[in-house]
Amino acid sequence: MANLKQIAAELSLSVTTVSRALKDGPEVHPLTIVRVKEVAKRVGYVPNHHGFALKTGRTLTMTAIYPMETQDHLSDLLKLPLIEGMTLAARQAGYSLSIYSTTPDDDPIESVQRQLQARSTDGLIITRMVSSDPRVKLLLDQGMPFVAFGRTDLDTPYAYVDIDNEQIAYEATRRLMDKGCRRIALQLLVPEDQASAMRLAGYGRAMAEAGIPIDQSLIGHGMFTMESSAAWFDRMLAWSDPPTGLACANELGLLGALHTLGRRGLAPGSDIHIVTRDSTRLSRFLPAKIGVHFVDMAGVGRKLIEVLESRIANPLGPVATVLFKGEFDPGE
Amino acid sequence: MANLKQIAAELSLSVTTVSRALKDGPEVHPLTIVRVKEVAKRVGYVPNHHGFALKTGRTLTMTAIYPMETQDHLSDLLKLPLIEGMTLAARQAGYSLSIYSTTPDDDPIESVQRQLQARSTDGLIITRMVSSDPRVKLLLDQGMPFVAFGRTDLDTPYAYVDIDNEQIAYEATRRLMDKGCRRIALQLLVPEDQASAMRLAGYGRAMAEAGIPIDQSLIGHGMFTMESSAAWFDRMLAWSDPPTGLACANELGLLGALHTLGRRGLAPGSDIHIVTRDSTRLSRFLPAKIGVHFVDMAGVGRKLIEVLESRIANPLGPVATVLFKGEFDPGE
DNA sequence: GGATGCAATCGTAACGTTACGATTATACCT
DNA sequence: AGGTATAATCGTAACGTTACGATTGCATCC
Repeated sequence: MANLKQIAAELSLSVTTVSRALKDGPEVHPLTIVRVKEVAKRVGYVPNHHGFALKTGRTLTMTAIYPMETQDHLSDLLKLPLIEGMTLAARQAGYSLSIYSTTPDDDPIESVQRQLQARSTDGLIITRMVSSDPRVKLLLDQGMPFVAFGRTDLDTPYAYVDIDNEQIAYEATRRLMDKGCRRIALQLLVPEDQASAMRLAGYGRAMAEAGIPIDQSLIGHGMFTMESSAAWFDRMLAWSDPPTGLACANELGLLGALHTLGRRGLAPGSDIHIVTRDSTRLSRFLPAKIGVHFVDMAGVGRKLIEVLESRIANPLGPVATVLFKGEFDPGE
Repeated sequence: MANLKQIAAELSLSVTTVSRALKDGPEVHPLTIVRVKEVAKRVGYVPNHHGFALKTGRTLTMTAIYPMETQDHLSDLLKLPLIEGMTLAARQAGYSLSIYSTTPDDDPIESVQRQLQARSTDGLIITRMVSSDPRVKLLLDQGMPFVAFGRTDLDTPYAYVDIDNEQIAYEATRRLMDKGCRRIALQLLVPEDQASAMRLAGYGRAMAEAGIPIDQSLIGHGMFTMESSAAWFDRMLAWSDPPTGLACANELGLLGALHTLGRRGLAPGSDIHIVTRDSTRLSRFLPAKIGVHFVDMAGVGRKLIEVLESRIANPLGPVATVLFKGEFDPGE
């Protein structure tokens, strides 16, 4: 494989000069730069990443830590737009992105520390924030550049990108009310989850405005999979006073609910109304009348990279905080 | 960050001995091994990957080259089980997996060569084989360990893992015939694609056995997205002699077709019958009667890593060739 | 008791890169 | 002519690791 030494030998130059020439060093003669680049191109030189990283300490790698929610990983399907967005943006910024998946029983703090120890990354993306997330303080203390996908309750400023879950859940609930629903079911992930907490807050705000008391039995937790969504919804439909509106957590929650409706010979749009979040446009293709809140996860991914890039470039600079809105499509 | 030198200093040993002790070198005193490991654990030593790679030339990285079929990357959603399977298996084998995505207008040969040049990978996984794929010869010539997901027509033996697309398409067509269908539509990707060619072959075999001549207008190409599937299916349903059976390429093709049926007030199971391939179990949750051929993509991913691992460990050893079957669920 | 074998450890070099200070050669000024 | 500034290039060291050969200390053998 071609390296600096070979190019230097061919041109009777020193390795130093070749190295500088390739990055347009101002101390190198313009003609020399041209000659070096010519040879480099001809022999197909690509800088050795490990040599560079060892010397400079810069790994040109970003690491995203994200949890696999379920055992069969299917729920992660819906995060692919996020991953795709991050991967592409990272490559464009000259970084490669490494995904560090954690299982539900992994200790989140420990996984972060493992990344910190290895120091084989220039910056970290942490996801699935909980309401009081100790990882933020840890990373701030260590001085590791990072960006959070989601917020936590901490007064110290730090960089984050988040989705306005409160507003989206508020609007979803309002839409269902507009259809005449008063008993509205809501799908959440886990109570500690900050996104779920915000969704619950938005739901509560809409209900309070309408003067409807909140029925805790209509709040479903652990809605990670199609199976859990289907079973939960089926149980509720057997009640004497079943919900007439449903706000799904995502496409999988929606598919589970539709499965239950189909088995019971029901369809959304008349007896029962459904709105869902979506980041794959998949729900728009289902043969059912549902309202869809589209969230641009690929955009979120790109933004995360952009913010992290500026953290790495300027660790002492001001921290960016970005909030993404949803885009509602009532579905006829 | 802790390194070998620090551990050596603390124990008044040489760096060499510490390095050997950590890998249980037989030349090191057992007691010394214990002491070294103790300190290593206490100071949180993790080997520096770049130093290791630079010295040994082993990067402990595998690279999967896979194409993004569409602009919005949604079709890749269905490959996530494959990626997940690869990622987890790679980590268990002590490798990290790097995904190198190519866009449709990237030259496949060039992307492979770029990987070869950089040499920052121990082995390559190439996907989406075409019938006569030049990449195989290139990699064989260069001596780069690799495994192909799919086959190509070459007499030289090489390692591959493939899905028995011929048999799956044959069975799918037979199932539709059992339901009474004679005009059976088939979704394919692109004609050069080896998987599509095999599917077409299996379809052709079933049709020939039943003595039904093949109507080329029932073969749909470019079925990457829900949109293209929906539009194609819609066009056919407007004919005077529309198809009565449909074999979908995957979940997205299925969703597109169901979308069209829904808009026309039709449902699969009576006028028209549908079977599909599925690797996410998503189609099983749709409120529609469809036959599903489940393909264990996560298993394929794990197998790819396993085969590649043995290629890397023993580049001159025998090449493994593995064929995965589908698992059919008639759906009532 | 001197040679031999073995167990345990050490020192040095190298992988490819960049940072730093030193070294030339040339042109300019007084 | 002698000194100085400037442009262009060079040599060396270092990042953390492993491979290789050399070295030490000690017990064993005839």
